[in-house]
Amino acid sequence: MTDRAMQEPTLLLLTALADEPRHGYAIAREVEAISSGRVKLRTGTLYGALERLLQQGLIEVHSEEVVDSRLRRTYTLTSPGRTALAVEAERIAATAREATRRLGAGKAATA
Amino acid sequence: MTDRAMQEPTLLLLTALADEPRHGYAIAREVEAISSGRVKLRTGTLYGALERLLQQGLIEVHSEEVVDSRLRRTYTLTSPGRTALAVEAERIAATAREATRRLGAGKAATA
DNA sequence: CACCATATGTCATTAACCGGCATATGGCGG
DNA sequence: CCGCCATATGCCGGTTAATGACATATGGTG
Repeated sequence: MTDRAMQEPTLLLLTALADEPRHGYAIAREVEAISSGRVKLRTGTLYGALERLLQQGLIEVHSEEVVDSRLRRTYTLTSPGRTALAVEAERIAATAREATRRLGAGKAATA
Repeated sequence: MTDRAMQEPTLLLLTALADEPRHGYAIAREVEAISSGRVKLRTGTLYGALERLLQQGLIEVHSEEVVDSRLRRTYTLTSPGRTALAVEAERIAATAREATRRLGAGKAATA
């Protein structure tokens, strides 16, 4: 199945694109900022994920400009990508709520 | 690295153990219930994850009883397991909040 | 008597992430 | 002037977790 639950790096990548289009390297820095330095996207993960998300239609190339004779490809969320991120965010938020609830409601004072 | 972010099946498994000890099969049913039928833990995932979590010290064997000449091993969260689940829940909740915030704050009305 | 729920387990495959390497430019410090 | 770092994109081998299928065993139900 391809609808295996999204992992943190992918989720953060999409989140980094949620407010405005960004190019690969900028995404990596943004992800690091969002996660307070916790998650540093490796280039292998980054460009691999971009490739995958393009094929899944969750992101698309926003623009390609040449800066200092270097290509800079900018990506943006597609409509389905926006929806997918919203769904995924709600899904994990619900799981987090349930986990927190059970931790509080259960045999909390045991250990 | 072993501190790769927890995936959904693992997270749900720990959540299923958060309120009270359960044995493997009961965990699988509980996970399905928690996720509203969305996630059905395969036995490969289930027992593989239990093995891994035992080694990581996040869960431990609570009791081993023989019911109908069949072994029933019950697992429970350890103190570190409880902490890890709480940390992970807070972490993904924060990511979900940020994703939702950006989706709302960004170029929302574009597409 | 066959099938299903209960219950635990193994194993090959797949997919995502990791870590390292490669390549290229422009700026800054030694 | 030369090396290192930030910027920027990309490939590839290896690890790990989840998947799907198979195996085994019992008790209850149609």
